[in-house]
Amino acid sequence: MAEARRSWREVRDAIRADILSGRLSPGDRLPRDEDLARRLNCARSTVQRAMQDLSQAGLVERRRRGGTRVRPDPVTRATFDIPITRHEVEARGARYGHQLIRAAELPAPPAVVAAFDLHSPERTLYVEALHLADGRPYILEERWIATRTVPEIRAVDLTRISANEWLVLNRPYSRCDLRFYAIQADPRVARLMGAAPGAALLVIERTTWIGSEPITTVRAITAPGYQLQTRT
Amino acid sequence: MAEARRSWREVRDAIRADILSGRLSPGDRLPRDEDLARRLNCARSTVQRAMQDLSQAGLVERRRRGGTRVRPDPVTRATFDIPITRHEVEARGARYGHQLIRAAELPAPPAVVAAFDLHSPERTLYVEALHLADGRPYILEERWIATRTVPEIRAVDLTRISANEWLVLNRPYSRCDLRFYAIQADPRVARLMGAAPGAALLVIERTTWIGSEPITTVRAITAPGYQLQTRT
DNA sequence: TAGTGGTCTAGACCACCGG
DNA sequence: CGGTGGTCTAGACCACTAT
Repeated sequence: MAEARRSWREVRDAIRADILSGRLSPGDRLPRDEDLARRLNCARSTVQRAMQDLSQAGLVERRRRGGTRVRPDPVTRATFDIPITRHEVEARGARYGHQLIRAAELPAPPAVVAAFDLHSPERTLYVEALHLADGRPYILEERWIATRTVPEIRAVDLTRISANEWLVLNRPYSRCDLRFYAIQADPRVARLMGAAPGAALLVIERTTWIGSEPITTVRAITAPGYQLQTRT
Repeated sequence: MAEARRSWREVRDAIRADILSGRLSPGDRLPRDEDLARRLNCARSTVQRAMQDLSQAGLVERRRRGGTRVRPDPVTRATFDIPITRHEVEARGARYGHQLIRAAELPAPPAVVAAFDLHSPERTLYVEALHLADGRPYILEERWIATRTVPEIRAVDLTRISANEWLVLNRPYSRCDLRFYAIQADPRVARLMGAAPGAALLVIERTTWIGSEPITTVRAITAPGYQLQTRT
């Protein structure tokens, strides 16, 4: 009786099922790809493809010579897409708008120098802007742009296009660090966001580089009730 | 003059550079894999491997018959690992501890029924627990566990092992939804967390399923100053 | 240094979907 | 329907690292 050939998804699901069911425990070693391939009646590259998926999902760890093991410290791995704010607002069916609050060339404050992984200060364009959804505050962003890396930004009319959109469309990055945390609205932020003073607001901080050159770091303060969700 | 063979990373980087530099714009169509392979002097499967990477990163979209296009709505894609809380605390060099505050079998409240995508109510074990780092509050979790899916949980001594750790180690999931948002500490939470009333706290909500069966939904309220960062 | 996973190839066939 | 990406194979060689 010949067994059916397996697709890489079937192979992945079979191995995943072994892990999910507890037949394999964290730290356990799996058979070599070649043995799995023979046992499952497929090519080794099919096993390899399945393992690539499991490895990226954080379920297994693979090492040359060391073999494949069930990841000993299971983690929940989540992926988020953060779109251009205008797209995000429009995807909600709302009308997008934005206001430039301030734009000024300033030396980078110490926190920004640190975010950029620099030692010496850096010339930056500081931009403060408010994104609106149906006329209501949606995100308040405080942004520092490294003018040495992005000199053209000085010629951009930031009342017409947000720095967020211009940068994403014109200055792709090779590295991006993100962090999320919560702050209380101080009186000024509360006024700008139309929130109660002291309201809890989710902050999304993002710093981008191209190669080793810093592009921008931004502190996006979201409106009350804002939620970030994994993409479905 | 023979050109060097390209590895899939080189192919990926070459295409990415075309996108990052603006030589290719959002929406633009790329040559077919076969043409790229000939042009770059590699096998089609090498181009395929490179495209797989670019596609997962959200840089390009690929469709059979439709070809490969630069993604028209660029997004920032971020991946987070959320470890078992004990591991997270210990990785910071702190001593881990936890306190079981409450455990009770309750019918699922409407919000939980909704989170589980159910229509009928569900028997749940409600667990409230505090994770500690060096004796200080770190995360307060409010958790509902679907006892129909995980009946064994009733026999677990939740003062010895946290429900968080027991579930992650014993009940792997096939689907996980996450959301992040900010709340203000109400008086009770403030007291438990040792925070000022009204303090802004980051909340991580997580719901997991195995197949279509709900496992657990948890509201993890983090201590003041907690930050979530992309893995490096 | 030997054993394991990682990559690459050439070729074949399949699955999807746009015109 | 035809053109594109997706998958699978068998085999070769390479790169890393546990022992």
